[in-house]
Amino acid sequence: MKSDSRTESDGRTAVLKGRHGEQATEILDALREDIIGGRLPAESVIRQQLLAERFGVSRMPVREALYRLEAEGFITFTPNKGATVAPISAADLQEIYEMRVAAETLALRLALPELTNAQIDRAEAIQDEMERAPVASFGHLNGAFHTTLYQPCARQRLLAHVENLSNAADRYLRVTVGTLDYAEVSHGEHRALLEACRRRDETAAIACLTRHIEDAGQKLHKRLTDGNGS
Amino acid sequence: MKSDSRTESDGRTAVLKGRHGEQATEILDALREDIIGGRLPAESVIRQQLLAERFGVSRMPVREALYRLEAEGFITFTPNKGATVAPISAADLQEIYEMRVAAETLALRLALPELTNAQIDRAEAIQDEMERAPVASFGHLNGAFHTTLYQPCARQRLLAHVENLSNAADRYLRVTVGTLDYAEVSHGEHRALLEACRRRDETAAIACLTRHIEDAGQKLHKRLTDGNGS
DNA sequence: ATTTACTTATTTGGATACAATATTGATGTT
DNA sequence: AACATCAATATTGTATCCAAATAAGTAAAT
Repeated sequence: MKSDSRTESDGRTAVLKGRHGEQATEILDALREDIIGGRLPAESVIRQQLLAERFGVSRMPVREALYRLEAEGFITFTPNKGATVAPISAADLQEIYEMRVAAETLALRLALPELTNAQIDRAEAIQDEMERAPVASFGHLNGAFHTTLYQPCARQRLLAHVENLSNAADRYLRVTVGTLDYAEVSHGEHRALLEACRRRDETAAIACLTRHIEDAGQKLHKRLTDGNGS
Repeated sequence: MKSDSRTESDGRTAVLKGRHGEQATEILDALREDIIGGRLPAESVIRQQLLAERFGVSRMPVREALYRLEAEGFITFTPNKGATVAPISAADLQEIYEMRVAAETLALRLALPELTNAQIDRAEAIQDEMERAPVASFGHLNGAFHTTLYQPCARQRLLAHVENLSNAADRYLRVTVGTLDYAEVSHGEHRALLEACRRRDETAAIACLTRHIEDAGQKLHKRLTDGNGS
């Protein structure tokens, strides 16, 4: 292999050398994952030089990634002081879930008439896997489940918005340690949602989804305010 | 004033020299206005060097502005080819207005319990001005009217999202020439909305707002598909 | 010893320089 | 004349360099 794509030394110091025009995107994804995964904690300051060294590039693509991260709401820039990871709060969590209800019920409502049985089957397959798979992969599979149901609405903006909210929410998922019992309840709600979709029962499906999202939001909210009072 | 802020030569070649850390923001705002105002038409390609010269800066702050514009959905990057102004379409317009209904009814519902009479008065004052002022300033005043009603919800993410959708919609407002008759209808709907807010009648207010937004969306949609079939 | 002014160092923001990719134009071949 | 190949050009993406601003550290004064 000659000057190829990734990974060198210890695995943390990944020298990505994606050819011209991809570095920033990879850095963006990596940083987003770091923030969602909690490896970059809330409020922590971001040093461009450090990131540049970590990725084996100059500060320029790092800055490009940071600008985009800011637009996604994961970091905040303060002029001449640099970027810090966006804080988390119970109020922010609540807001995210309020917006999720609005956005995702809209997506589902628009998707439902276009939804095929094959697509519902695919969502159910994901649900099956989710109930077997380890809790660690819950976040990812959960996202895939919902996305499968929303895709048929064929609304680019809306789907991007839903995904962004999902990413924002995932930060809080990792904060709360015990995802276990939450997943238990979630499974039942997912099954009920699938059932309503099969019947093409818009009212029931949307009621289901609303309750599901609100439930998740309230559980997270309780977990967040119980653990440590901020 | 010494070595100050803006404008040189013919007015188009603004040499903005905001000190350290503000250029990108000003360029961002200027470009957004250019796109919304139609001076940068849909699909047109963006040349970084030209913009840099126009603003009297290097390509670097221009790129920063472009990254943010992309996140706002106004331009699209193609690797190694550059940025183009996002296309407009009837489908996109429809999507924007679907999302507006979802987001703005949520904002209004959350704002209503916190809304003071003073704030309603302020909104009404804006409405008064809107009915007197020239049509050119309709877009701006209309935005201010709605924002005044939504602000009390105190949700940063949601308000930013609403504003972003409003900006996206404004592109289509300028495309359609005759904003006149649309404004006529809008005035009545605004009055009705204010009335419902004064009574703190959530159901009525939300129904009002929904109808108002959907009306506007449908009017624009018709205008867009009538004028020239794309 | 604490506080304030000043100096030094770190870090961001921007300009310039360079490399990689894409586009265009010219040239030659069929 | 149409098409392919290759050189020249333009444009983006990245690196390096410089300036402005903030932060840290040091010395002087009370």
